[in-house]
Amino acid sequence: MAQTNPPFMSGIPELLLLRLLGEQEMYGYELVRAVRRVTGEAISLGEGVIYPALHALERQGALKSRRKAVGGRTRVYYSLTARGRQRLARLAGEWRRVQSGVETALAGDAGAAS
Amino acid sequence: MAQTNPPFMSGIPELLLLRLLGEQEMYGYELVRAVRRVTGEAISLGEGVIYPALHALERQGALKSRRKAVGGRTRVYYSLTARGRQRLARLAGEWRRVQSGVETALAGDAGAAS
DNA sequence: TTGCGATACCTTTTTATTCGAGGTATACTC
DNA sequence: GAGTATACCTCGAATAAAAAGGTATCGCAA
Repeated sequence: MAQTNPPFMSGIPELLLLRLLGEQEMYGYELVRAVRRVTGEAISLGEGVIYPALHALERQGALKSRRKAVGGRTRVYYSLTARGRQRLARLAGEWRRVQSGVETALAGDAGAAS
Repeated sequence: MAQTNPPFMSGIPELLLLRLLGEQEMYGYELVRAVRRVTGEAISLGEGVIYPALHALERQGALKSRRKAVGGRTRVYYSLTARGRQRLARLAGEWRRVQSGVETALAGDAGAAS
């Protein structure tokens, strides 16, 4: 793994893609910019992350795609399936669990008794 | 990667270990339970994660260890070095950046203009 | 006195997945 | 006609989390 964002990124691309595509259909190149925008520039994912992730999610039935020609270029638009919606809900819940666990650990007194 | 907690765990073990050892020295087996406790049972790390992580951090100079015999058994106590303290500060900052980026993405209107 | 659960350490193998770098091609602007 | 932006894609490397399994000691109970 090379790093730009570094650690803490596992599962994040998938979560963000599902989140964005849950609102509206988008194409890969657009998602690269959208991720930056909706995370307040905190997270940036390259095409080498986005495209493979999109393909994997489609293979798993969480996304469906359709090609659309726009001004001579072809774009591949992705949108969530019902399965994808379930996956988003599950992942978001898991994120919240991990997030709150870490938050508790960072904030709290590490020596405090249970 | 097998999963118990599943995704979102990259970098978390290292962050939690540094956090805990920044408060007081502890030994591996103790850390397994301490992680569960300080995360409010949200996160559980097995020995197969803790020990290799401890060894790696020591190798990198973020931790130092000392053996201590306690009732016939030998425990290896770890504590933070100055280097480890820096690493904790940097990792905690990165965690906060990623965390807030995801938070913004999950909470906000994904379609909102910048 | 043996057997078992808890304590305490450790390593090896598997497997997912992020990331950078590179590759193709079209469109638009200068 | 050169360069930049758009748009798709793949490959290879590196990381590191997790499970499972291995050793040994201790204390307790049957």
